[in-house]
Amino acid sequence: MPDRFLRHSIKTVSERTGLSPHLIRAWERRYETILPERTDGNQRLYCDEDIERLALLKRATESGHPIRTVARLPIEELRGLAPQLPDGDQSVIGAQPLQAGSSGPRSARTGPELVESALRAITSMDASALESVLEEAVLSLGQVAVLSHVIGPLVQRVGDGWQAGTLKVGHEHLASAVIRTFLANAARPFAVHASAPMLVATTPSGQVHEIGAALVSAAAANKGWRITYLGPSLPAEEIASAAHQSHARAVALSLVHPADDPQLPEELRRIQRLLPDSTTLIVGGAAVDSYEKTLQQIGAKVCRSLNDFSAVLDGLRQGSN
Amino acid sequence: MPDRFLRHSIKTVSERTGLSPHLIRAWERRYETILPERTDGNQRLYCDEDIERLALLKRATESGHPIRTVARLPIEELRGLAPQLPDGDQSVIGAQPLQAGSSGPRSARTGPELVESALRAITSMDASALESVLEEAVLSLGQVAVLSHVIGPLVQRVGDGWQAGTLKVGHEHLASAVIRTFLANAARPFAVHASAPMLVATTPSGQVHEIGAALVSAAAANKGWRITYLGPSLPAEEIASAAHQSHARAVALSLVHPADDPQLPEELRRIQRLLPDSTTLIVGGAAVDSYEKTLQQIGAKVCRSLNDFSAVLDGLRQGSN
DNA sequence: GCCAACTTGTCAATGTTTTGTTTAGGTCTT
DNA sequence: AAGACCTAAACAAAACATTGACAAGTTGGC
Repeated sequence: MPDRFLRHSIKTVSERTGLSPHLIRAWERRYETILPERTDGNQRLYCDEDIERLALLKRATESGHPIRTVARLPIEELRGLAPQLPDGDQSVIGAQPLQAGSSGPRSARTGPELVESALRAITSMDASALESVLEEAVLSLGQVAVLSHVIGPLVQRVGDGWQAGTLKVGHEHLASAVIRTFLANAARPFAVHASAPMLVATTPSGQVHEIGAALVSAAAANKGWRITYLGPSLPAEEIASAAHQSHARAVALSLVHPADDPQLPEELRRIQRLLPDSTTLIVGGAAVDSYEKTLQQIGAKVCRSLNDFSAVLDGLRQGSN
Repeated sequence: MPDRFLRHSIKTVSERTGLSPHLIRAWERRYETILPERTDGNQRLYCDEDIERLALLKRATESGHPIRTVARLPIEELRGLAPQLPDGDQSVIGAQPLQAGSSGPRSARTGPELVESALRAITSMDASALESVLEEAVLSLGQVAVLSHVIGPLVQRVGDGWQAGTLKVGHEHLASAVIRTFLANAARPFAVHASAPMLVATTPSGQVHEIGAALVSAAAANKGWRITYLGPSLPAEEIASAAHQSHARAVALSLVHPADDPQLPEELRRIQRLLPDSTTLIVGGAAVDSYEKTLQQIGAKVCRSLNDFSAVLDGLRQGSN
């Protein structure tokens, strides 16, 4: 839960952002990056927004922007900057040792390591450990890379483990609940312009797995879209009606399981038919190949990776902005 | 149940919280953390809430918050103090001010007013407006009261509207997604003692509505329980296995719909049979009356309100703490 | 190519603030 | 009268703040 009243010491900020206290102070001194409140005794007190700002600045500098050019940007612009991250090597750069202090032994871990940690948390039914891993992953890799390098593979592994019987249904449910909440938080729109394009994310009737739709929501939100997230298994009429009501520029569907639903092709056709012409239908997920012919017929944009999806979003945005 | 009238000496408080008497006095002197009553002879007398407050403060400082930043927070804030996601929290802050519309000194609204606002947000398919209303509700009523005065009635109204046809499935899905995330965040405990009792929350096979279980999770988390939240529709074996693995002191089930599942009584019996003796089965939700006989037979604790539920938790906690 | 000027992360020196603990001497309860 | 409690003052360790400096890297002009 957010807290408008709570203030943090510079140490906390350092741990949360991965920036050394020295550096935080240097940025303040040289660029007035942020001017935190002070205690009576002149010690700095940061609010939650300050922490986000510093985290964004860290990512911006890691992706090549010199600090002086971004230090004074308003927070919205910084958030817009973040998606431009090349999601290759921040992990290496992020591995800056913090001060020798005992509290921050965080040497940044790579995607696969984080996925393994997450799986261990899941098998031991430890929800808060799983949350911690995901949180760590955001700090290490950045908001965007986490989606494709940790969440994506993790969902895949959990699904595999479930089908192979190495994970029980309970483990899968626990993981789903935590990941879903994580993604929902990541997808929360930050003060966007009312002019930002709207994406409706859901899955069609019969498709019960919602994580794909949630993942896509988070990715789109990070690219500056507004999101209407509707959860899983919605009939064609409902999807179309929601798209109308929210003036959606695009509808994103996730198809995962089952991959052989005889009803689904007709349902997809109906969705496309009911959708306004100005609304683009985007479809992704592990099962898209099974319905490829239908998708081609109705002219839906098919995505086979989050990168595909990002590209499609960019295209739509350019198309009419 | 904590006794409203009993008063405790500083020594008792010290033993219960693990804080030294000296430190308790130092906090009082420096920050007016709490100002206990006094005897005629000027010795301190603490009530149960003071003890909870001090325990929460201890946890907060242990998890890294300097005492000066948390000492004056109201108790709801302290209970709601969660390890904040590096991204989720600030976005709420960013989204908060714009929705509130009138910029004037917002006078706190009552539960029913907030419910109506929330319903308007839902019918207009505006997820972020709904989030704002819930956020406002927390500030107006406090973390705990929100659950019974806003979320509960709201869920009821949405369910009614859905059955009456005034709300479409899409509206219901949207509301569920937002409320579920809100509750999941509310249920995030912070730096919990490993000794805190564990609650497993879920719904049995066939029961597809998970909001009740999420609601219960949030309520229990606010009373200091650790939570393992497993989402909806879990088979008896899985529930029992999760209870075992997490050493749960209680399992909470929510029954809402359907209210006439012929399989469910047997499923409930199996759950009770497979559960460790040390684990209590608690059942609540709109459909408990339909399964009352079975529930009575197996000796489950039946709750018809959140208050009931809180009382049951308190009883369990005392039982072995 | 090369040098000067600038950028940027890190450190060291030195003093202050915060915070949990301790000491000292008096008061209250039983 | 013993044990628990009170206030006030003092301590010491950890955490912070400020200033000034340095080294590695980059930029720009010649």
